[in-house]
Amino acid sequence: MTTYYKEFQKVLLSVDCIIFGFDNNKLKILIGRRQLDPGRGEWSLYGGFVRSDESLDEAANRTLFELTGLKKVYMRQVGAFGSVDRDPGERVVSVAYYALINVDDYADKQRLEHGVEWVEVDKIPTMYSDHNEMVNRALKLMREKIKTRPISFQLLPPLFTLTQLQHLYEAVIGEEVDKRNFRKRIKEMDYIEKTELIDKTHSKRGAALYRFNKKIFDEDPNFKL
Amino acid sequence: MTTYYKEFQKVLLSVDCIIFGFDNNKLKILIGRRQLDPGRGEWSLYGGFVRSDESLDEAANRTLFELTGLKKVYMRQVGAFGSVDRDPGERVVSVAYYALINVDDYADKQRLEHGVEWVEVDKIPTMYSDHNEMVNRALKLMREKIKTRPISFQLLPPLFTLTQLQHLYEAVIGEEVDKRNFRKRIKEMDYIEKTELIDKTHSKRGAALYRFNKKIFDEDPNFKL
DNA sequence: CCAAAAGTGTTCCGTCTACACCCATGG
DNA sequence: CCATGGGTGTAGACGGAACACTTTTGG
Repeated sequence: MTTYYKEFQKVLLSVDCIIFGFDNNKLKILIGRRQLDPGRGEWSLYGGFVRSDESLDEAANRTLFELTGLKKVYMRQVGAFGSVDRDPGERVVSVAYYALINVDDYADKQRLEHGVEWVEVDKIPTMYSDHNEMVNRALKLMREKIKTRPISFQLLPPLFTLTQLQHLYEAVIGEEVDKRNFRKRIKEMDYIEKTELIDKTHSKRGAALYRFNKKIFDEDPNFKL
Repeated sequence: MTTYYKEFQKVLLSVDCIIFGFDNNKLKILIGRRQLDPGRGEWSLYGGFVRSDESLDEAANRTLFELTGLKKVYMRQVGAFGSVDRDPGERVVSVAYYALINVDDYADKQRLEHGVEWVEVDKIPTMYSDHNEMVNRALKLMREKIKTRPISFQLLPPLFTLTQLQHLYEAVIGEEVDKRNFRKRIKEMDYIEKTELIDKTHSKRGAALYRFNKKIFDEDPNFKL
């Protein structure tokens, strides 16, 4: 290998994942107890080191896959965190990513094997190093994004009711919204398709199930909640 | 030094600066010809390596200072760029930052010594590696931010006319706006203070000079253009 | 005296918000 | 039969967009 820059010092690079899920009408993230020193036992995001043969995005996707077994998940970079002393061991710069998953896709069995838990975003404990800051930044970005991009659907099953969608939206932005106004806006988005199917698990009357039609969305990608 | 993570490979870390300026009613950035291999001679952002004793933010500020001699400049992280092959030499991950400076603060003499030029954002040539992508991301972030945060003033002299402010805003968002509507909105922001001073350099009649009063803004930080 | 930029209000229209009642069904 | 969640429309308020003329003065 050519070494043009040999006089400069290298650093360890890691990725940390803020994995969002929507469960029980609450927005939650996956956190666990850190398994290695330094900081063993502290609450922590799930992360890993970047390998020399993968990009940052690939490292984040691989890390998420190792934890959840899921691929092709919606992930976005939050940013790089690089205080000199952010890791008590040695210099480690970390790039945070947030991911949106449907909690149904992540079996409890596998979750428990990795010792991670779903925790409501407004009940997050103090975590290792700068992980709380990472979560705050991720939340801020995601809350912005959900208003103008159709990412809600990443947190829901393929078929969902409008009530579910509304509760999700309320959980993310942290305030209640008017049901009629909400549904009026949904009705204008042709890519949120009503199906013939009825969900009867949450009410006696039953609620229509909807799906997000990406093809229709891509023809005219406008979204505004 | 303790070495908890010794089995993992380290990478070189750099920062690259997208330095915005407002000149001649155009939004521009500072770019130059890359001075070292690989890629010597290609158009490039100004950057540098992160030292072991400084955070990413510090590295970005130092890099900007080396180029411009300016401190306490408004800078924000754009994100980390880490394709495996983004640098043809060896693995280098770079964190991009954008900065907003007042072009008057950067003497042409110093600029020429560093061999960098102001180039309009819609006339940017193909640059080294992923630098065009960095600029695009920075532009997108900055265009969003300028609508809701009082950052325009970072690109202007301490005293400015409303016409200047409007032209700046138009240059950033890339479209013209109505003068009366614009000034109506400005009038509602008490922290954009009219001074007694008159600028006569751009018109015979003369235009009132305004200043941004940060103290007043901080009391009620609301901004909307 | 005129060219060139500064400065100033009103009307209209579309969008957002507030708000209350009937429906279907399982238990 | 009633409790529970699903589903629907309208009116009024508000904010954003369109729009044209007068003022000042250096050259």
